[in-house]
Amino acid sequence: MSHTQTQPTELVGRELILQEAARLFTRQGYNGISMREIAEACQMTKAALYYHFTNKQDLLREILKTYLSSMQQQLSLAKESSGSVRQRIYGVAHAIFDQNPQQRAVIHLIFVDAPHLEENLRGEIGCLYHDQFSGVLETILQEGIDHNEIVPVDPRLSAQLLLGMMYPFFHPRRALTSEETWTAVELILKIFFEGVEKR
Amino acid sequence: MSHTQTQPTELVGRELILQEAARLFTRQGYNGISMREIAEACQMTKAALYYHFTNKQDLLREILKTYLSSMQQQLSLAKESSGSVRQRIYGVAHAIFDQNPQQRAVIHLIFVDAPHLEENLRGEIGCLYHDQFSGVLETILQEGIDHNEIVPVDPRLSAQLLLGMMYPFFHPRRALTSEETWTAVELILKIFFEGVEKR
DNA sequence: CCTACCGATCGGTAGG
DNA sequence: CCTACCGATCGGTAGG
Repeated sequence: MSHTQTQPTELVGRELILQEAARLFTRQGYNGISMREIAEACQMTKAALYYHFTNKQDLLREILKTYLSSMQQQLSLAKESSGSVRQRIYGVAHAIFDQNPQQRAVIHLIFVDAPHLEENLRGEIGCLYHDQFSGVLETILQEGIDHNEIVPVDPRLSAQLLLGMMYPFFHPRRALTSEETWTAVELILKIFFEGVEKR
Repeated sequence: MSHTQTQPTELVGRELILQEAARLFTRQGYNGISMREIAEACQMTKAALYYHFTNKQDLLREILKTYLSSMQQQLSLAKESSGSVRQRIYGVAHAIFDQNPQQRAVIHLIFVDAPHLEENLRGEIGCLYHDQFSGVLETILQEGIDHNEIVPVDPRLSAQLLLGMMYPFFHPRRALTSEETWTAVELILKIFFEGVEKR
């Protein structure tokens, strides 16, 4: 019997390291996890980690780049879809929150740990984050302004605020049910588009 | 000539440690800063730190407790003031953003570093944060619902979302001007109360 | 508050 | 020459 379909738990080598390191970094922070702990989680030696990755920062970089690259594909689908701005932003929310919480938590790493990295890597991640993630949101919002669907706000700033409301739900610590998560997402989009004030 | 008014740069002992540790923790993260680095910033030995604080976690705890205690006083003034919900929430925003960026950054520590602390301390900080900070916002929002000023939303969740929008502006890295900060705060409150959708 | 240290662990690398 | 690691240890630093 041959298993042609690899289960997530059956990952080996480089892919296993990326998965386990992402899991540990999101739980304890980049500086709160040692290469030894990552190696133990992978049931490898520390040296095996350094065979696959130059150093600890390189490991984090690859986690973030891999994630952002896959997110861009999902987000682009939402961006190119037909429908109102609100519907397309809803598509973006689906691209983010249909992922399992562990994948989604990688965004949290970008918010929390990237700022503490050395200048070069921080800049590199910042560019990727904008090009492949927040920039997609900004483009949709700009189109909404151009088509007179939303009021003329700064797209960059308002994209940042929209993502800011989602930020707490990127962290996997307080494991919410799917229902709780979507209740929150619905309220986020309601507030972003309508606000809470009685009219 | 006697200087009865102490400048912030003239702090000594415990107060100096609290200030320098807060500054370093907010820049590099709790796990990214060593006790040795804090000692050097204070021009003390490491042992002097352990004279004033039990250990590294205790030092962080005292930073957060001191901050939350002073914030509660400010926030309570906003809560008890007369005016609409929107005006009182505006007062809360003033209490937060009239502080200098370094003080404000302590909230960032609560968001980013408290989750990685051990269970006991995390719970203690979480309770203080809710009692003295987010809970004040929730109360104001609940009153707004009771007085039919805003639509019936979950006060806890919506307070979290409002603070989520402010979150990026708690971090002192990208030092914004006061004007940029208030442009952002105005947009945050506009979105929270009115949304961005054309009507 | 300092000098003088500790057990252990850090990120990273050697030859095979 | 390669990929995919191993056991052991490097020079320094962590919190206490």
